[in-house]
Amino acid sequence: MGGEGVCEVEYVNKKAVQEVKFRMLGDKTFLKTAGCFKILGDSTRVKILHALSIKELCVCDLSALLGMTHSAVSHQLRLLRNTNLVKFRKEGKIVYYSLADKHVVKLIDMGIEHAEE
Amino acid sequence: MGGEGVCEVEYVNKKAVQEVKFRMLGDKTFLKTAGCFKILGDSTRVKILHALSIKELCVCDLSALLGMTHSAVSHQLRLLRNTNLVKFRKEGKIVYYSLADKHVVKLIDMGIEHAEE
DNA sequence: CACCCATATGAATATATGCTCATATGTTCA
DNA sequence: TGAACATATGAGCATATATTCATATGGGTG
Repeated sequence: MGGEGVCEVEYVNKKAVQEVKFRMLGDKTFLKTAGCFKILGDSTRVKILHALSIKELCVCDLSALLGMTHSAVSHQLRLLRNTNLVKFRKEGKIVYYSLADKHVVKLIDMGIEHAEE
Repeated sequence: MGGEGVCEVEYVNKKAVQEVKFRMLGDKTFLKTAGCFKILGDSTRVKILHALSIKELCVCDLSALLGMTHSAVSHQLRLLRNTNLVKFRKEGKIVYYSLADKHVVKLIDMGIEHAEE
């Protein structure tokens, strides 16, 4: 089976493939990049990030804004925290979330732009 | 149940929520934006798009480059076609794919940049 | 302390998604 | 026409993911 049945005998433009392979980035880079986009690939999370780009908000605010349960919002916020997209500060029992990084806004804005064209 | 159990009695910073709600974009926009990111949220697809940003390639080239079956690659290409991220031209039985839109490259590059920081 | 409330989280479930396998389509060439 | 091959696609399966439900944590207040 040579190379796990992948394009052994069939047509391949070897030169082109080699050139591209040479200029490809590492697997890890693609994984991290895709991971980053995966986070943005859910409308709930995009909404949350967009909202937080306007104003710092607490979980209850967000759940009121989005019409979702606290739990659902909290789960998504955990994801956004774990990926360092949002930060938070506590004021008594209230937890205020805000963007960790304005960089993400640019990414989202580009996504919006692309989606709306 | 009033408002489906979402932040009815509990704490909400009404003013902040109203202000943000006023400035939020429409649901459709968020769905489309997230949909766009969802496509980029898979490392196989990011690899394909990155490869095609270097050089036009056929299915077999791509499957050789990525070490994946033709079928897997073809399925992903269909997705990328349906979302207008790639275009193709036929040369006999060979189908050459290329980017439909250089815009996407900028998005991916930003993602890479963000992922690698 | 006892209770309320804002938030967090684990388990469960329903749905989405990526790949494989089998098969179909369409082109080239003998 | 028939064989070979590049690509496409449907079904099935395994895994990932978003939400719900139940429950935990922890601060505020009586």
